[in-house]
Amino acid sequence: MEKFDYSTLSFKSLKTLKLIYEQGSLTAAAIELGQNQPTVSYTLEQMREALQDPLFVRSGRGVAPTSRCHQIMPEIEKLIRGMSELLQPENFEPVSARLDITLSCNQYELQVIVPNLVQRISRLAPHIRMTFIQSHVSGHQQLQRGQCDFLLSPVIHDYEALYQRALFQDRYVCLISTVHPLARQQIGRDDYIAAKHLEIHYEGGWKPFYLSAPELQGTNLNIALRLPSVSNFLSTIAGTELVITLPERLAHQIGGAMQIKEPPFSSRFELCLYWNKMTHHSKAHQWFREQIIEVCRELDSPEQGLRGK
Amino acid sequence: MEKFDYSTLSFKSLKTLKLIYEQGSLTAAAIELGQNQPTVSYTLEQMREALQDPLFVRSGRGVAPTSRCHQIMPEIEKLIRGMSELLQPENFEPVSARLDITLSCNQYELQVIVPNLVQRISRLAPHIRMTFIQSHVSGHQQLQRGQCDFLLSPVIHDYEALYQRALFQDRYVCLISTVHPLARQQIGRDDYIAAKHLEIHYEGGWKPFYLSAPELQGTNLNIALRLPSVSNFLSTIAGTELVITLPERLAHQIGGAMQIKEPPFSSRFELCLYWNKMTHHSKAHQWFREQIIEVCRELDSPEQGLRGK
DNA sequence: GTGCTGTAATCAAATTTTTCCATAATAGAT
DNA sequence: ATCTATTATGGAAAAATTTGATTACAGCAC
Repeated sequence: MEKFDYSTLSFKSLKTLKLIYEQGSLTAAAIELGQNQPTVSYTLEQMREALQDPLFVRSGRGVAPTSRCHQIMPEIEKLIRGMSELLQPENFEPVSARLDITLSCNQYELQVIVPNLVQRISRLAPHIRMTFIQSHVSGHQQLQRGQCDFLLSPVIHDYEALYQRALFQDRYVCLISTVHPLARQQIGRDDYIAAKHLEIHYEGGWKPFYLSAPELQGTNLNIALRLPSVSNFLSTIAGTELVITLPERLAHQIGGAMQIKEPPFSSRFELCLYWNKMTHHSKAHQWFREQIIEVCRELDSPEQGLRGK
Repeated sequence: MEKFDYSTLSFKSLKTLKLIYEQGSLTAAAIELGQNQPTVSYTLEQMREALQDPLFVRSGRGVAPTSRCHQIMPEIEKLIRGMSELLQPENFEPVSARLDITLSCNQYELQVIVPNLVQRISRLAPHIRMTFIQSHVSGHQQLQRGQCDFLLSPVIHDYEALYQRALFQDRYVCLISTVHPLARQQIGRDDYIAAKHLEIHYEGGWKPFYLSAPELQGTNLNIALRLPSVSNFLSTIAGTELVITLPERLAHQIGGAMQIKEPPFSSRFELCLYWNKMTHHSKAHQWFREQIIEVCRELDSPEQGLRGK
């Protein structure tokens, strides 16, 4: 006598059993199922073997459930309901959804995108817990390893395993003190090269895009100061004659009273949202992606955001 | 795009999914299942179709679950557990079991068996609720229709659809007042026929067995009084000269001070327990049948019963 | 980059399971 | 006792699962 394994049983068997129970007849159950009677008989035979009980016995015109059958029928119905629910398309309600989402990005995105994003999410989906980690230079790795759900980055990650969506463009500008000699004139290439610069040097040795602008090739900038991040740099360099080259949106946010000037080169770049296969089909993540996109759209037309209030 | 029906899915699919999840690899899952890798791949493909999600994506050496997969895995585990429990052999613990059992019988059994049975069951299985109904003459019908779980009856029900078990034998005796003229002598056939009788007439026109004793054929008993039941008959007939013919065990129980005399015929009969296919395999009912048998055994040797206390 | 390695996906063939049709057995009902 | 409605059984047909061989793919080492 071989030991019975639940694996061989299917939900169809359970459904059949339930129908026999409800109809009190194999024939009726067969019609209901669109099968013919021997098929139902065969299925019942399997279940009898599995459960070691006749389950139904002939009685009048039809069959009557045994004591065991009565006993297990609630459990069977529970299993059937469970399976139907499993097949329900994932439903996601922002207001009630509880889940964790991890985003990887760097200083720029933390400064430019994240504040608005956090505002928006905690308003629309208060039970989503967000975690932000630093990308440094390995954002794509983090994403591929599942260490984060999303990556916000201007770097082009052209792995085909990754999905991406452009969010907005930005470009580098120069930020100088209003009392700087260059403050009243256009900055030419020679002015720029001659000036003293503040350079933000990132972990992992990443170099800002503007350094690869064709106009600057073959030159050596006069770096007077290096800082590891833009945070709090204003007070650090107040009154100095340093030139800081940084993305325009960042300049607007943290430039304070300093003057924004056109640099002697053009270096546009695009900020992208990246995600991977693991979250691609998830309704929750789909919604979250839309929120990021919407937040970025509002950056370009801020008044739009208030309408939704 | 056809709508998906849970019926096509089996528990094996769920088990496979769970194993892939645990192992992070189709190959490993296949080995665990004793199948080969394309089989697992095929099963996964089915589930992907059903759940409309990749469930697992290639990642490093193996696969990583998607967000949806993480989400549904607890539910899948619940379903697997539910199914395993369903296949567990029915377990029955008298002390904790809650169930209803209906027994059909008549006055005789209510008087002779039921008191001890109720005592025993409420001691061993306090949560079994017993219901007693009257058999009248249709006990076998009640049983076949599932109106009761057990029938206690001396009548031979030789339907092959019914199971039966002999419990004990009994025979008819005469009960007379101690001051009756016959009280000091053996009752002969002529004495019996000449005497005035109390007859219990049952519903449905059922006639007691002793009336079909060969010794009484062709005779007419002198019936002086008919009662519909033996209950309380003692006070009714106190001091009269009536002869009452009734089963010995009943006579002992309700005869009070009256005298038990050998009748001028022999009429043994057997009391049986009957049940049907519906309850035959049920552990609870099996146990209950044993209790009935035990109670009846103790009727013949009452001191045995006390030892168990 | 290029090849190497371990893994998942795909394909056609073999196998097993399920379904079907016809028919026998069975239990109530007339 | 016969009739009728129903379940069980047996063999053939259909469908599904499983297999082995192969291809495609992603990560890793060089």
